[in-house]
Amino acid sequence: MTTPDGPAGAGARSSGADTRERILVEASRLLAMKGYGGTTTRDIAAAVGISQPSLFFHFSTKLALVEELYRYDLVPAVQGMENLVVGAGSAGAKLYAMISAEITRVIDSPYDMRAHISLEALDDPDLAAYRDLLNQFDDMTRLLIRTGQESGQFVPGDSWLALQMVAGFLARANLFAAGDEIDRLSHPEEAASLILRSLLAEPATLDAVRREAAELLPKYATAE
Amino acid sequence: MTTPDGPAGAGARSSGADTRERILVEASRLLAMKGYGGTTTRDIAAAVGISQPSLFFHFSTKLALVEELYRYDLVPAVQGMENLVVGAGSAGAKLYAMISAEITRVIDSPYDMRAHISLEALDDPDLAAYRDLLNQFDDMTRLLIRTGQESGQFVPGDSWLALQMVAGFLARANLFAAGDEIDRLSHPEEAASLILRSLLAEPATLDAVRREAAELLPKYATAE
DNA sequence: GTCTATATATGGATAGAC
DNA sequence: GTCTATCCATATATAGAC
Repeated sequence: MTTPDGPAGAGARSSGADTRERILVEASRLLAMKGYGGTTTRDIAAAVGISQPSLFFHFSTKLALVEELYRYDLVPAVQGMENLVVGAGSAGAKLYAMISAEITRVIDSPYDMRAHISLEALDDPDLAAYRDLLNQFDDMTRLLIRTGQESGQFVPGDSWLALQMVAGFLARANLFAAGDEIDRLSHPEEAASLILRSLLAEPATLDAVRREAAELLPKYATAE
Repeated sequence: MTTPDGPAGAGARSSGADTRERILVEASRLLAMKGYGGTTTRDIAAAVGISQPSLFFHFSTKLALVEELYRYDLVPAVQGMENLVVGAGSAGAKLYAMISAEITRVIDSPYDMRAHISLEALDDPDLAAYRDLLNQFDDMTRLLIRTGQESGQFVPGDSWLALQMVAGFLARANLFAAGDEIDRLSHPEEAASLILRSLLAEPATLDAVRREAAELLPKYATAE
């Protein structure tokens, strides 16, 4: 169905429908690889196979393009996290559910979701809202960690350090999910277990945490 | 503070002597925050308090500037890691020593060492050597993980996932070390313990690992 | 060693034809 | 919806005075 038959003048209607989508896909790859400042609209257009000015038919500005990618990435994450935090369940199970859900989301995404990492574009005032979302996500993650520590489910320790481990891990998973290692991520459960093992005061409870998390998971997905 | 004893060459004026150093410091902060493409030579010059062309007296090109930062960051890391890998000791102790040494290095560095993260500039062919170093570091880390798993010291699992946890954690530690959270990193030992607890088959052996790591630590520092 | 002025390249975005 | 041609802002880097 993809008609790469090229510039058929005004005839490119059927293929034009998803040009916008292809722009987002290619832009996400390039942005993840080269950053916001390092990715030019010419690069994106070339990857899609259209001329550079044609981009501006689909997106008013370069920033509007990345804004859409940030939204796709961050809004469901924060929403899912909020649903999780306010509900019942142990901190460990919530953290487990969040991590496995996020890894799953990365795998399923058509985009290269490394927005978390390149905070570069988030400097722009127009994207302040997304920077806030990112901070909210980190804050809630840290809250979960602290709650688990205070309840005794987790070992005591610096919650900031633990947050960096969780957030760093998720960022790296994003980083390489689009590479040739996707298959390695086929097990979101293992990723969650890896982190939880580091935090749980009693590692033997991991299986119980996993079972509890399985029931919380739907709450996270409600976001989308 | 750092000792600006450097190569006080012929034309080194009192203030001029460390202008080069101040450029590196400010550039590292800006590059970490805004990326390579997002950081202009004007930004750097303004932060240092000199005119933009004056930068080119100290560094031939913008790329030469970041090359020096990459070298400062990566060469000692890879060298230390190599020293560690070829020597005696358990995989767990080696990993523990590496993590605590790297966290210490981040704290002590006058620069904002987030080079690991912004792979953006590493695309440039002129920096291919540093991309190689980065890959070597990751490869050796993964080797340590796999060795530990095969020896039974670590729980079995996907070594790629575990590598992402370690590397992601170190990257995030870099990311925020220059922020207002430096004090949180005053305990490289806790950082290493956090990761090791996730990997060790028998968490109770953590103290033994820590003691063994203390003896390996000098090997890592030999690099510098 | 640092400055001002400027050459030269490149990037985002617009105009208007088809 | 996509194209070509182009405007305009900004970026790296050089030239030459002080």
